[in-house]
Amino acid sequence: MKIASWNVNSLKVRLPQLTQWLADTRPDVVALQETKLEDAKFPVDELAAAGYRAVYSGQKTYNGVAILARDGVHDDFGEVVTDIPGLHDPQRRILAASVGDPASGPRQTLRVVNLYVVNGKAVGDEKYAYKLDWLAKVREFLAHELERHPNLVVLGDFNICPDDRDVYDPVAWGADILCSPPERAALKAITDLGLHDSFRLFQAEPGHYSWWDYRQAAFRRNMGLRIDLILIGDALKSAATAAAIDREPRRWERPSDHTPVTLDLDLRTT
DNA sequence: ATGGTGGTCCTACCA
Repeated sequence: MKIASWNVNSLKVRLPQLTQWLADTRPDVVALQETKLEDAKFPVDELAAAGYRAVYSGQKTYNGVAILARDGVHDDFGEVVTDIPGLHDPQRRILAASVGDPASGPRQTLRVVNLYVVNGKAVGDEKYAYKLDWLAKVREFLAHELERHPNLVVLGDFNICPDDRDVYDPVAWGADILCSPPERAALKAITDLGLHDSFRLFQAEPGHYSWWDYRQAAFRRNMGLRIDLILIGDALKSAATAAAIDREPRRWERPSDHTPVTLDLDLRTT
């Protein structure tokens, strides 16, 4: 099955690009970030016409997350979680749900946790403190999820470059926001739970990015960052067959500043 | 060079 994550930067604006990409790629599960839509305005009918069911947790103007499941992906979404236990946060940044593998039906279930990690603005900003606190509380939640669901996928816009290979100019970027040591330590604390950056199971080279600033022709110059990640638990490591970043939608008209990232899993042998 | 572009909503805020 194919799993994907895409920060669409407004689902209202990007719905044509999303439905085009769904038709081209036919992913089984898609995590969306920055939908920027209240739940009442979520395009349920348009996505149903595209062959997808959805769960979503949105708000007006900012943030907002959703999980899409292709028709044929087994069962409902299980226990849907929209809030981090112990964190009273009006910002809609987390959504957890369960999906069945279309190839093996109810025998193989994936737990999917979709994250839109806080950006943080700048090191030392109050939003930066919020980011580190948010990540620490997410880590506790993920530890709990991993205990209950070994087939865990944690994906989304992490707003952190895991290491210097994920930065177009690591010297110039230095320890600024998205690359600072405390942010990287917070991400490592999450991966140390036993979650693997699936892209790095297949590609060790630098220069592969998932986000390019709208300014300064950054995409044309490949001045990007890899901040959109699909983490998988130990139990899923042997099921991973391919990981990719699909740069194509970034070339389309009126693109998101992020492009989709994907992971292929073969659960039939696990 | 605190610039530049884009989304949301009309004045800044966020990324």
